[in-house]
Amino acid sequence: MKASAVARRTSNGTAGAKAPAARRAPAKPAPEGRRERNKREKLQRIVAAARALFRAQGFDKTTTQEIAEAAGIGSGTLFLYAKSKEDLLVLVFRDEMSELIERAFEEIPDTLPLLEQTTMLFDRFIAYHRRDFAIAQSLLRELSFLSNPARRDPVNAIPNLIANNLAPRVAAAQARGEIRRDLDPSTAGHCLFSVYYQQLLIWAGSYASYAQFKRNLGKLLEFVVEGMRAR
Amino acid sequence: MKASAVARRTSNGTAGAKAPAARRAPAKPAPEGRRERNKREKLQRIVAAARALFRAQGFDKTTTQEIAEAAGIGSGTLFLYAKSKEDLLVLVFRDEMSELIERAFEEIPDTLPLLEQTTMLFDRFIAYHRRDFAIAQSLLRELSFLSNPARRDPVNAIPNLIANNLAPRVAAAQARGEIRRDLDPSTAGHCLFSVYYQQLLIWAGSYASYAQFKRNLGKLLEFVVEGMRAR
DNA sequence: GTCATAAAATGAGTGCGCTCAGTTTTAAAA
DNA sequence: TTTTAAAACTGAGCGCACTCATTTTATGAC
Repeated sequence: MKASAVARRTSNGTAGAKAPAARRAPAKPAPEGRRERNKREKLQRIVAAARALFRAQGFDKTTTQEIAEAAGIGSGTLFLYAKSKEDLLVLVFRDEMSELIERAFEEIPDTLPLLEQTTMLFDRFIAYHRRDFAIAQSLLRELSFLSNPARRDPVNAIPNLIANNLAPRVAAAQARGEIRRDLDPSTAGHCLFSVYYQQLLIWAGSYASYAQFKRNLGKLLEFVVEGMRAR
Repeated sequence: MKASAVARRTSNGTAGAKAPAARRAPAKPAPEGRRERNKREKLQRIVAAARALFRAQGFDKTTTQEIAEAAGIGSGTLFLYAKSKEDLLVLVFRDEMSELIERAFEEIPDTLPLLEQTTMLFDRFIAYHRRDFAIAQSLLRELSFLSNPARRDPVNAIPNLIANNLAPRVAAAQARGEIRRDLDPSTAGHCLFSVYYQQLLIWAGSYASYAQFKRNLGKLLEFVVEGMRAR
């Protein structure tokens, strides 16, 4: 994660040249000293502890002290691994969600009609969030709007991951003549995602009924895809 | 606001009947005792103080103590008028935004092509947020996702206000044959708004460039309206 | 006016997220 | 091994949002 080998090109060019460095660490395959391992293990314990506590008693009611204690570290150490409590939440659930997204895209065949694909896809995400609604609320709050610029990259990754994975599906639908061809697939992907995400936010934020949410989303998607249809 | 007259039906039915009460307050047009006036004035001072401070030094850097002091009240009194600091933010800017929305809809003629109308509309909102970007960030965060159920009503009112005002514009466009008629105007309104709002969130949340944001939004809207076009 | 009661205001206190000056641990140099 | 330097860790302490037992103020009855 630290990108310890920034540039491994043979042409050792302009960058501040440390000639002897090249001799010192030439053939070390996987050093992983005590430092590295401790850090890795500590991070694992932190994530595990935070996940368990967030799941058990919710985000708000869990204190950072509790998490630190459960992970067996000092209360201040926690903030060396996550810049804030919210960061920790994202840290805990990002991998889980990325995996969910990737698996969903793998399992849904891109030969289905586009509307069916998107419906199946979003249904899976919704089911995931519904399994732990309280966490989903906290999580979506952080995912949808982060004040800290440092946090934006990993986080916007999730919306982008979905939207970008949608693009080739749109392209495929265009190729088989289902969708208008004068349409940028990436834009279309973002559009579909926007509609889903906005409804999701409304649902999670306003305690709207699940049935209503599904109905609204269904109508919106149907309409958008219909608008994209080749004629 | 307090709904002091819960049920004024002539049939004084099951509810705990207070017969003499009917005689006491029969013909009082606008009493407004000292209590009422004090409360009203205090609320005004709070809102004014909070607005000034938020504008001057931002949401995060303004403490509730400062606001209370500037409004000439005790620090605890503030929380009798707003349940939280975030609530206060919404309280301060909701009216301003509602007015902005209403004026925009008044001034944009509904005879223009739908795409032009929506573009003009969203441009105004964007200009408003851009005038005070830091406030917009805090505000959107609260508007887009509120954990407190008690807050949802006044807040969802803003997205709903926009989406609902869009619906008749869509209907008019249908009437003049610009937009497909097999399309629920309300759904279409929500769809247009979703696209705008999602892009706005991405912009405000991720510090994306303004130009990029405008371009993306423009493309998305163009595409969505094109999808709605009657053929 | 006095009294009784309910509404409103108050600010010291509480809890929690986060910081940072000081300490400990690891790794490399001598 | 000892020395040195840097990286990692720690927890007392700070600032701030929010609470609540107590006090102040307004209102109607007499």
